Amino acid sequence: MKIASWNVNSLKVRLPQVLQWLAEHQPDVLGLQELKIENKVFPVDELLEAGYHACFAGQKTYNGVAILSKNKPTDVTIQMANFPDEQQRVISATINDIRIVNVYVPNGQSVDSDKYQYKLSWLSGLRDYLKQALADHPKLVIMGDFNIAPTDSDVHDPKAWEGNVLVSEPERAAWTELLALGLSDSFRLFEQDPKLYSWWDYRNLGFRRNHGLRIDHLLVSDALREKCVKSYIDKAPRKLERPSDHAPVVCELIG
DNA sequence: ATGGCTTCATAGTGAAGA
Repeated sequence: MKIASWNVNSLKVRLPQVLQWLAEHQPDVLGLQELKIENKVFPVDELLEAGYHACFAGQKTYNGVAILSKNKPTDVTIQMANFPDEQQRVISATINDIRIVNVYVPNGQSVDSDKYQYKLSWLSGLRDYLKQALADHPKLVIMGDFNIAPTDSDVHDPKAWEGNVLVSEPERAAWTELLALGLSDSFRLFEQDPKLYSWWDYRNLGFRRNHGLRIDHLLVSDALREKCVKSYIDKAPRKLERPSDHAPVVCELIG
């Protein structure tokens, strides 16, 4: 089972690339973040044509998440019941007997902003949400744009980023709390080359210089850890004309 | 190097992303 996550930074703009990627890689599940579209214009028909069901929680201008899957999703829920939020950042569904949680964690803007406090509260809500979800569904994958680079090896220039939003100690502590629920960063279950990232700034030749961060993740529950056989980042779409600033991240499960 | 790009928004002197 191939499971992937991709922050597309506008599904309206990126739909052709998403369809192309689905055709090439044939994932069983693809979680999308930053749709930036309302539900009424979600491209249901184009995706069905491509062989994918979709469940989604969009909104105007910002945010928005979706789960695409070859098999029909069941028990779809949007939002976190324990954390009321006007922003559409969470969607969960069961596919092939695995609970999929897809999130777009708040960016936080800067450590001294209100948005940073919202991010930390949100992550606390996510921890509680996942604790319950894991109790209900031992076989669980949580994926998405976490907007956290877990360690300095996930940062192109740790010195320059030190203390900054996306790498700050409280954010990393929140990340560690998520793992403590019984989740593993699938990427780090395997030997990986150094300097692999999932996001690069549009500005200042960020991608060409590999000035990136690894902030998009797929976490597998303890019950699935032994079944995870591969985890990687596909940089190819980042090289296309008019790319998202994020690359898709992928993990593969057997059985 | 506090900008550099891209998106959606509106028509800003923009806001937000990461």
